[in-house]
Amino acid sequence: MTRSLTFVQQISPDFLEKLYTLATERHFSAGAVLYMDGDPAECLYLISSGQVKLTKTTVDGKELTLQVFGAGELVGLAGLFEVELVHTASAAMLENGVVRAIPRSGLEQLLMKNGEFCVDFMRWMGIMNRRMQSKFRDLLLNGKVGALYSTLIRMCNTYGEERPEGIYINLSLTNRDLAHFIGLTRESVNRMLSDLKKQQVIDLLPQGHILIKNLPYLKETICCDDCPPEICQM
Amino acid sequence: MTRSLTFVQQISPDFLEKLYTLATERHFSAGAVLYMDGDPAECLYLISSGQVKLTKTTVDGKELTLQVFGAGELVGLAGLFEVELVHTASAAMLENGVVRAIPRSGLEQLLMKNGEFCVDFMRWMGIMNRRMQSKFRDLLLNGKVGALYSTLIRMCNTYGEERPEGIYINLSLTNRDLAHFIGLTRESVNRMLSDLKKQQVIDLLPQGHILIKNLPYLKETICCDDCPPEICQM
DNA sequence: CCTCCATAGTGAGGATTGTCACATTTTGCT
DNA sequence: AGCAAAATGTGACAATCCTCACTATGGAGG
Repeated sequence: MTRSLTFVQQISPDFLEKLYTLATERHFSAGAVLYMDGDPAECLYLISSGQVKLTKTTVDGKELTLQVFGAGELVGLAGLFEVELVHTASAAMLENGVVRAIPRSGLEQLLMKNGEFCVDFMRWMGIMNRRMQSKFRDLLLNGKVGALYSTLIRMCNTYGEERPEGIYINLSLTNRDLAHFIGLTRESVNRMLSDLKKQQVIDLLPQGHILIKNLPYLKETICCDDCPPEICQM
Repeated sequence: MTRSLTFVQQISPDFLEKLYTLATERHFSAGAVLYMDGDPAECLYLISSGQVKLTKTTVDGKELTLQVFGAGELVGLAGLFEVELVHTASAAMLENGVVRAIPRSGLEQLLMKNGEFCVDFMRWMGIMNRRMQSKFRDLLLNGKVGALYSTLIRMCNTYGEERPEGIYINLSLTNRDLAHFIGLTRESVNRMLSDLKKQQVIDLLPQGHILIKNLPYLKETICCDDCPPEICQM
């Protein structure tokens, strides 16, 4: 839908080229873990193909999915220019894919030597930050139903494909997966999705794909104030 | 308690000095609005004295408090190096105070001309981002009680003062204020605080000040995994 | 000192969401 | 195609949290 630019689309080709020279290409199979919460943050990962899920878990096993990144996105930037930096989330492949691993130290040197590259990087960090703030509000302030609706709206923008029947969310999601985006139970998600299906707002396609048939309905019920499209993303 | 460094403490004196030359000092009285959600993001504000509350509201009036910033903190960085950038939250003074307004364009030029300053800035942005991610998980995954406990723990680190009787949270908060940090109702906060007081975990002092007498209790009940102190902040 | 007003405190009842249990359907694999 | 595993769908009940209504308390100001 209003898909925003990926990381590689937002930075200059020059910078990208330099990044590639630092990178080593690595192949991962579905389920493989790029890093775990608490691991030293030595590498960043630029996704060439496949999808990467970023999660935070509590000690008692509850999981929160922060993001699912696709090709062209950068994953694993815990921070920059800090000593003894560790990851504060875990990242795993959702499907077989190829990523370029970039050592953080290399990126830092690149940024220090080429001040002009910092511009792109800081712009990108700012966007990510605003996205999270806006997600924050939506997930906390509109109750769980609002949280789900908001998530569906964002998914339209991030993973959506315009189709004659509606907006197809190009992400294979079980009810449980969706629940983890919001902090809901699988059963609650199931009931809410069933209701939406009954009301013809969405359609549930095989393989866990969702088709949004009535996006305005979702936006109206949560009083979506049409925030800028690069912000209203997963 | 484990208070982390403020923005001005994290950046080099050189950078700070240059920032000051760009800034114009402005006095605000309690309640004054620095900017509103949707306003063009032309200025950043470096707090000299007083406290600034950063909020996001929904169209139907519900409010979420993102942060309360004190002296030495930087407020209003919506993003950098973007055109037609607008604020995505509102900022208002909680008490009379002095801030230095820095034009965003000036900061951007400063960063472009002095690449070495970007390092400090990006480090700071990374820390802010990790903080929000961790808050995100705590507020969504542990239920509302866990959200409150987590908020109290973070407040100990950010606004806390060690005292013989416990940790004094140096922030004047009504029940409603506290509720807005979490997405709760005033009544629920009231009941939860009353319970904690009955259990001798906290003490409620006049003027909306809270004294934490049993921090380990709060940490244990939400299975706090002792994340790095610069992250476990408001 | 008294009044007013904002805040705190509390009960009752309803709405929402979670938990558990189980039947049904879909999916992945050989 | 057939089987096992995973995911979905659903009901009953419990727990949580919100809403509304009201009283009590504590400062600020006349």
